[in-house]
Amino acid sequence: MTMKQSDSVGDVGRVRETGTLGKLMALLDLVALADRPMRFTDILSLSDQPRGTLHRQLSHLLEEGLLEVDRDGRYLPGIRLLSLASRSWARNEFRAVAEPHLRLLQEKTGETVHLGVLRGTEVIYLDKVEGRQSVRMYSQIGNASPAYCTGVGKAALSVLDDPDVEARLAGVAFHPYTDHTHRDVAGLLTDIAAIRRRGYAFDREEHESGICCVAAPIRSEDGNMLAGVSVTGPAFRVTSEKLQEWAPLVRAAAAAIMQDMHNRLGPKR
Amino acid sequence: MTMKQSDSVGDVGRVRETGTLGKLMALLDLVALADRPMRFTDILSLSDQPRGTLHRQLSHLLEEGLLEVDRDGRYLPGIRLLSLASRSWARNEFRAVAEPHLRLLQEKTGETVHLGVLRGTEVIYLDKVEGRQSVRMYSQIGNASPAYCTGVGKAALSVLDDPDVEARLAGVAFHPYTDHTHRDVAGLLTDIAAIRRRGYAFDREEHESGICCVAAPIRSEDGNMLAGVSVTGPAFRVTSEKLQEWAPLVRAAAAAIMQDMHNRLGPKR
DNA sequence: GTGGAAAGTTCCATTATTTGGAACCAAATT
DNA sequence: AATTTGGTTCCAAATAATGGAACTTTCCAC
Repeated sequence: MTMKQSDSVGDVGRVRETGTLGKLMALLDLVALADRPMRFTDILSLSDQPRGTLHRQLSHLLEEGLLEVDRDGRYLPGIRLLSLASRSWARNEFRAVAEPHLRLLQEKTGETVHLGVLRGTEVIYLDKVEGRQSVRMYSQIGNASPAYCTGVGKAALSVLDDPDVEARLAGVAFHPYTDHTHRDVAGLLTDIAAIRRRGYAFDREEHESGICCVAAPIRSEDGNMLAGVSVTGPAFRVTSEKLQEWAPLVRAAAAAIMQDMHNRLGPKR
Repeated sequence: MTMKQSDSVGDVGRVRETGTLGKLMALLDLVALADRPMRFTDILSLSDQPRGTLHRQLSHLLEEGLLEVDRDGRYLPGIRLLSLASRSWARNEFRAVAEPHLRLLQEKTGETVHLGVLRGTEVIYLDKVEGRQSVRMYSQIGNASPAYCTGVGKAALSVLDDPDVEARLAGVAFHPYTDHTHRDVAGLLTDIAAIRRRGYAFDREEHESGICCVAAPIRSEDGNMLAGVSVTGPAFRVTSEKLQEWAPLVRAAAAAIMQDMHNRLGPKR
């Protein structure tokens, strides 16, 4: 409740003043988001901390179980994160409300359905419903992907107006995942204008080659949370026609989820 | 604040001195492990912090995304935990090595297979393989359950000797989940003695009525990590005979996982 | 509505914790 | 044996956390 509401005008550079915690979390991110386990020296070169300081910080994270070391002295994210997260997931009301709608959408389309929320410039996937559980289940949940090249992300961004989108994405590098990935904000904004008109977003192999999706935005009534639902599948199966055909279903699912949120949470006010 | 370092001769009670981080994590646990969202005052009465202090601590956790507040001012675990955890899970080598064996075991038995690691007095479930994905998938992963009343937990404990088990469980309350739940360490230890002889553990409705399982221990070569695999199902389907029949399969799976860990990680030494 | 209590937030001098340079230790390399 | 590299410990100085109290807002009873 410290938080002041969106008074978007100024407020450009975020101040991030969480003192000790902020530093430790930045370090945790550094280690957890790395592609592979890192040795002390690797971390030392990436974080610009003096050795003594870094060493103590790592020890604290270790002692709390947020990090672990393998026998080669490489640092890895710890399991305590898992158990904390499972609580976060289990108790997430939005996810619970959305779930039946995701299932329905999955049954109607036969393809994989995702629910994701926008956090800064990234989409965090909150849930996933697949038809046949061919391979890994959990994989995608909790995963963070860039907003500018995912259906859910672009749908969520489309709720904001252009200046807000620009402000939010300022400083984000547009990594060219595929040939179709937007290269800059300009391209993204024209795409988003179309998304606003239609009410749904397409991702035609922008994030991953061979993967397409159609997504619709969800916003909470207070406007604090932006999210999206999507139907995703391999390009050979999920043609442009299919995407078009599913678009209304995806919009309807998004609308139904919003409605349920309002009903469930609204009256309590 | 009391602040003595561990220079006491005995050094029995673990000292948990991670300074600022420790305090904040304790608070995060308090909120995340609660059954339901808590208001500021609820938390205030549970943590014995002064109001000003607590307020700032919560603000910091909020700002880092580790907590969130709903519009009623109630605190909930934040989604940032999810994204951190997904990395922790995806990069967990033990889980990756075990996975094919879990699948195999699932196919052979037709029931749900769990992989869990012992953390203190609790089992944290690292993975789960179900036959038909009837209901929720993710649910169990990351979940923490007491070691004394779960198959995986008892199997893992059976690797320790009695004094170690007693020391570890000292101060743990034996919550009577069902009529079959062990009431005290004594009962648990006789059970564990049998588990050691057999090489596998049973859980016959000790944690949850109507749920039975058979589990085998896994220990890493360095002995630092204790874990277990289990096959679980509803009592009406999973009879005592079935459990007996599956026991060797579960042991074999555990052995295979250990073997793979040694092969994969051993040589690097 | 009005008064009053409870809930939530901010302030700031005091106190505790973190910082970081440097010394130290241990293992691998020359 | 000498040197480099990787990791750990120490401690005075710098910084951040603390907590009592004052302050503001929200909620409730009347």
